[in-house]
Order: sequence, then C-alpha cells, then structure tokens
Amino acid sequence: MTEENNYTHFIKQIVEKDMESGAYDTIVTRFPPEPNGYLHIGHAKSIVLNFELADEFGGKTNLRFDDTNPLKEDKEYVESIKRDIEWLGYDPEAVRFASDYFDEMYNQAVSLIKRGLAYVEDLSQEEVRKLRGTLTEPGKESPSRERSVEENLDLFERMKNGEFGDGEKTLRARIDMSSPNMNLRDPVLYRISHTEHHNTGNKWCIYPMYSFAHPLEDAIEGVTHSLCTLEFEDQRPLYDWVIANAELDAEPKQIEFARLNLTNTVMSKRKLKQLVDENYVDGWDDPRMPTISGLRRRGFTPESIKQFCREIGVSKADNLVDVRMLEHFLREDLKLEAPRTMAVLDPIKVIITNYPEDGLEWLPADINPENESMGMREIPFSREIYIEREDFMEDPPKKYFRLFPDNEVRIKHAYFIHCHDYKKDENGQITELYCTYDPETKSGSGFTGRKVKGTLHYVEASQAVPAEFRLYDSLIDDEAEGDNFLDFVNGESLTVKHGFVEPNMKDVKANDKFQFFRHGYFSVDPEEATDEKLVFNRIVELKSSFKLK
RNA sequence: AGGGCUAUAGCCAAGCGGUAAGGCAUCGGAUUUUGAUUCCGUGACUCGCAGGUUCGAAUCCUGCUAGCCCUGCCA
Repeated sequence: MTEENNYTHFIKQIVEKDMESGAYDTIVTRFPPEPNGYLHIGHAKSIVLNFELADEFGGKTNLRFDDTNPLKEDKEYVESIKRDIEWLGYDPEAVRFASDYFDEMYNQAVSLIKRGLAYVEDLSQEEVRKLRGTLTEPGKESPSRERSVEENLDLFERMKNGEFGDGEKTLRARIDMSSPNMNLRDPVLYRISHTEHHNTGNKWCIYPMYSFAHPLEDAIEGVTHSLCTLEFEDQRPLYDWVIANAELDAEPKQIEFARLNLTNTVMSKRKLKQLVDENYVDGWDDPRMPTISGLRRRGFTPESIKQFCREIGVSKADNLVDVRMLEHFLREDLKLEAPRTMAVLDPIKVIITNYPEDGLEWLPADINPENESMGMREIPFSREIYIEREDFMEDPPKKYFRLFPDNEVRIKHAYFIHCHDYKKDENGQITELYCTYDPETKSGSGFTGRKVKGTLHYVEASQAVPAEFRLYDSLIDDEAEGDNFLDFVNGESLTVKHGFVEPNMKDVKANDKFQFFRHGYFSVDPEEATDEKLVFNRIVELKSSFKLK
C-alpha cells in the first residue's frame, strides 16, 4: 500500500465520500488507452492518478485496451504500452481488452433493440449528418427510427453476419433528436467495418463505438470510478444512459479532469506523429520526445515522472505546466543517487609546465558528497589535462572567475593552477594553455594560504576516454511565431559534442546515470552506445545563476 | 449564440462562510573544492468583473465577461 500522502483533489474527495457513505465497498479504476500510439507524459498523469487513487483506498486498477476500432489499432502499441506502465512501476490487477467483451456488448445491443431503445439506421453518413441538426437547431428523426423490433433484430443480425458493406448501416440508440446535447441525438452504437481485428481476427465485422463500449467495459469489470479527460464531459449523460439501460449490475461513475499541457511541448498524438513521420526527430523514443519511451531513453527516472504527476495536482481548469517543474523532480531524484564524475565536453588542453614530465598520480575523489555511503574513486592527474573550452577566456568580463591569463583556479580534487600563457592557431582558436601548479594546494591537504574564486573540472589526458555527448534543448520554442506548430520546432534542439570522460567510466552500462560535475545529469544512451563508443544523453542541466554576456 | 465546463500570484494548486496552504519559477542574502546542493528571505491589502445576502464572502445568491469542449459510422 502507498504511504499516506498530502495530495488531495476533487476526485479523491468524491471517492472519500463514496467510501464513507457506503456507496461502494471497494474502489476499482482503470487506465484505458487505445492501442493506436505511444504513451506520453500526459498519459502518465492519468496512470498515476488511477493507480495511486485506487491503491490509496485499498482498491485495484485494471489496464484495459480500448480496442474498438481495428482500423487504427495494432499489437505493436499494446506491447509498448504494457512496457511503459511496467517501467513506471505499476502492476495492473488485470490486463483486459474491450474486445474481450464483444459478445457481451452484442447481447446488450440486442437487448436494447428488444426494448425499443435502439434501431438500425440505413441512411448514409451524409444523410444522418443532415438530420442531426446543429448546435442551435434541433435534429430531425430518421425514418428508420420507427422500424419494428423484429425488423431491427433481423437487420442487426444480418449486419453481424456480414450481409452489408462498410457504412451501409449502423445501430443507433433511440434517445432524443432534439436534445441540446449532440451526443444524445440518437448516437451510433455499432458500425460496420470489414476489418481484421488484432485480437478477434475476422470474427466480427461490426464494432461498437466508444460511447457504447466504454460504459459497458467499466460495468463488466466492476469499475467504480471511471476517470477521463474533460472533452468527455458532454458524453457523461450518454455514459449514464448506457449504464441505466444495460442489463448489468455495476454502476460506475464517470469523472472528468483536465489533461496535462506542458510548456515547450506538444502532446497530441497527431503532432507527435508528424514530428516522427517528417523526421524532425529520430522516432517515438527520440530523447526529445515527451513520450514515456523518449523520456526513458533521455534518462528520466520513473520516480521523477511520478512525483511530477503527483505535484501538479488534478483539477478541471485548463492548464499549462512549466516543464521546469518536471526537470526539478528529475534533479531532486538524482541528486542523491547519481555518482559524480567529470566529463569535458569541449576540450582544450592544459600543459602544467612545472609538473614532472612522466609523472602521474591518482587522487581520491568522493563519488557523491551528498551521499557519502557511495564511497570514493581514484582519478588520475598529470602534466597534461583537458579542461572545458568555455572555462578559459583571453579577455574575461567582470565576475568571470574561471581561468584567464595570470589567474589562478582550483582543479577539482587536484591542485590550484595558474595560467601564464596560451597558444592560438591560425584561426585565432586557442589550442593550448600553459599553467603551473602549486603542490602545496593539493586537495585534502588542508591548505588555506590562498583562496580562489573558481573550481574547474578536468580529465587527465593520457587516461581520458573519448565519449560523445548529446545535448538536448526544447523541441518546441513557445516564443516562436507562426500559424503551424511546425514553425515552432526548434532547429537546434540537439547538439552533439565529442570530448572525454574519466577512465573509470569505460564500463558503464545502458541507462546508467551520472552527474557530470558542473554540467548536469547524463544517462548512457541505450540504443547507440557500444563498447567502443560511449554515448551520453544529457537529461537536464544543473541550475546555474551564471550568465555570460 | 443551444448545451457542457472553467476562472485564486509568472506557472501548477489548496481552500468548502471566520478573515489567502504548498510546489515550480524569479529575485536577494548566508554557507560551499559543482556559479550546483543546502539554508534563510522574497510576492495576492486580495481570489475574472459588478452587484447582493451576512456581524463576517475566494467560499452563498444574481447578473456580466473571458477561455475551453461538443454538429466522427474516432477515442
């Protein structure tokens, strides 16, 4: 069971009341994705809500694939969705499919027909649309509406038996063509589609619509609280109509909440698909994607995503959450977990002119100063080291306390070094720095004679391990201008750097996470890192109050 | 405009008639061998607007305004 938590929201309050009043003995929720795409962080909000709410009240949560439209769905998505939920750390009480209940749904439809609550429509889609009316004008009743029960029964059975082509007929609920709620103007319950289904194969050529299928699925599974997003609010009367008229005992209630929107992010399946199809990214699991698989590959931890979902709350107000909140929880989670190590992403060589020609020493370094139990490692130091190119300036501005001519800085875990000279190539690019070190300032020696303003990270040259670093920036630039979201795609969302890491990083494994000193949190790319080639994805930068310029 | 819903700080969000929680972000300051972390401090004379009820209103009532959703045989 989940420990008690401090988060409350209107849905939890509804459940609390329902439990107190005895309306339900136990709570059952479900996460009901359609297997037609990959899960993203917006789904994570729903997953966390459903699983943790049920868990908190000692209830259960099913994973149920809403596979009522074989035209769009595929097994491939079923597997990726299962994997993502498991990775997040949730274990469904049961894994079900809407298609498991096709027989039951068919019987319920027949029952509605027998009671005069549904009829077979043979008007074309176009004609049905015309009769539906508009937002401000009531619809008109279809001639099919007054067909006899016997005829309806016969036609529906023939629909099932494949006697009609796609779109030739539908089964409609007989509700109210003049309802101000469009969903109640005799909504379609079943349509004909001669399409093979990933689960039921060619058994069916009629498939139930969401509005009919979903409440039945909930009722069959004994779901008590059926949570969905705001756009289904207008469907609730229809949901309730189905529940009231179905011959099932359970009485699930639908409750709607606002979906998640994130700054610098697009969330709709359509847009994400476009980014993939038009090669703005490398696939659904590109580390820049807000998909669960993208976040996982980028290096986000399940806990950081879950904590984010808990903290943003649940309400009915449209919202746009700052991505920096997500990043905050990643840093928070990794702070005590990720080993510190040093990586130079854009190297510049430093020659320590007064260090012995063939000297090499191993220095002790803590693995995580905030978590001493992680122990120590040893890192080499010698006459030649690499530091970050941006840690040296010929002509620094005020308050630049890194290295510049005639300045002294600390090299992390090693010594103070003092810059005396530097060399440039024909393009004016700095190629080498010449420094001296002061043996008295060795780290751990307790030296207090002088203070320096800056501490730089480094990698010793002879032992340095080459590595590739992939630095990610927002995929979407919220400040950009344009009519189409593609105008907002950041063309510089990926920067690749080649540099060095410490020798003890040779044996890292896929998805290992580190804090590169002064840079941020990085994760070993699971797809493209090999034994010969280290590839690190930057998950998120460290915060910084330093602003050059 | 017919219906449904929403409105509390830059963002998310608690609050449920007794006098505005918390988080993120921002900006200060202290500590610091990460310009990080940590720590401390920082913002709503007011809750979309206008009226009303009440000793007392973000909370109740009325009327406005703004935004989102609904006319798939998608979910």
